[in-house]
Amino acid sequence: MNMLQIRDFNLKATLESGQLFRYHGSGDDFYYVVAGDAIIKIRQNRNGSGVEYGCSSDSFDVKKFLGLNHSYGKIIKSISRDEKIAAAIRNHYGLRVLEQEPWECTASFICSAFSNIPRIKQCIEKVAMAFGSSIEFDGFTTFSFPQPQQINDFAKLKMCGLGYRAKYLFETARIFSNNSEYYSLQHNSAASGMCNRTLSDLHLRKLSYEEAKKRVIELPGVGSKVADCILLFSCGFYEAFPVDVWIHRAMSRMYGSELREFAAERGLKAKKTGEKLIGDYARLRFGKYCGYAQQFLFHHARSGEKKPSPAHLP
DNA sequence: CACCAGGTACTGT
DNA sequence: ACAGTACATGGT
Repeated sequence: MNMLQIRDFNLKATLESGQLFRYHGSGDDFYYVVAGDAIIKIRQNRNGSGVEYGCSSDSFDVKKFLGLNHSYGKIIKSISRDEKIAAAIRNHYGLRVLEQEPWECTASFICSAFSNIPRIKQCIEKVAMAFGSSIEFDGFTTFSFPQPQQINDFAKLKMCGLGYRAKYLFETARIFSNNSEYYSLQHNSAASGMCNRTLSDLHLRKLSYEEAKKRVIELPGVGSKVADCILLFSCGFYEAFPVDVWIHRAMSRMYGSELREFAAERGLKAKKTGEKLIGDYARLRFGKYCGYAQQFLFHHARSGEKKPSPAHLP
C-alpha cells in the first residue's frame, strides 16, 4: 500500500460526483475503483491529509487518474466568480475532475444517455461481465472493461440492457477498433504498459475545444452533452461544460436573469434557455476551467435535491 | 399503469 | 438554426 500526502482532495466527492460509474464502497472504508483492467483500492485519512491506496497494476498512474496533478488552488480561484458558485465549491471542496481513459469514458457515457445513474452502473457492469476478463485485487474480484475489439457480438450486447443504445455502443466500438491510430487505445499489449492517456495525446488534444467536440460528436450515440463529458473527463478539455437536466435546472435557478440577458445580447429572442446557450454562458461566466464548475454544480444539485431519508424514524 | 431517468437521432419548419 | 418527437429499459 502507498501513502500519499495530498491537500485539497475529497475522495468521496470525487468518486461519487457522477464522473465515474465503476466504484464500490461508500467512504466508510476502502473504495474499490475499476478502470480498464486495473483495480484501485483506496481510502482517505480521517483528517483528510492524504490517501492510502494500492493498485493491481504497477504501471497505472493513480495520481494522474485522480486528477491530483492539477493546480487545484489556481483552478478554484479561477472559477470562483461569485458567491453562488463559491457556495457549491465549499459544499464539496476537494472534488477533482478525474482523468479517465477515453474509450471507457466514451462507452460509459453513451450508456448514460436518457437513463439514470443506478441503471447506467448496472449496464456498464453487464458489459464488463459479458466482454471483459476476470480480474482480482486484494480479494476483490470483478471484470475488466473490454477493449473496443472485444465488443464483437451484437446479440450478446443486447443482453446487457442498454436498450436502443446497444446499437450506438456497438458502432462506436467498431469505429474505435478500426481507427486505433486515430483514437489510439495503444495498450502495449505485450508489456502491459497501461497508458491512461491516449486519444487525447495523439490527436484530439492538439485541437481546439470546438474542433475536438466536432470530431467526438461524429460518433454514434454521442451528442453535445456526452461529447462534453468525454472531453472533460478523459481529454483534458476543462472548458467543456456538459449540460444535462440537472445542470439546466441549476443554471436556470441560479443564473436565470443573467442567462436571459445573455440571450438577449446575442439577439436570441429565446424565452427558453437552450443547452448551447447555457454552455456558452458558463464559459463566459466561469472561464476556461468551467468544466470544474460544472462538476461542483452537478454534485451540489444532486446531493442537495436528493430526497431526504424517511423522516418517520425516531 | 402512467411517469421518469446525466439525451440523441431524425424529421419537419 | 430551432422546435417536436420516438426511442428501450427498469424502477416507482
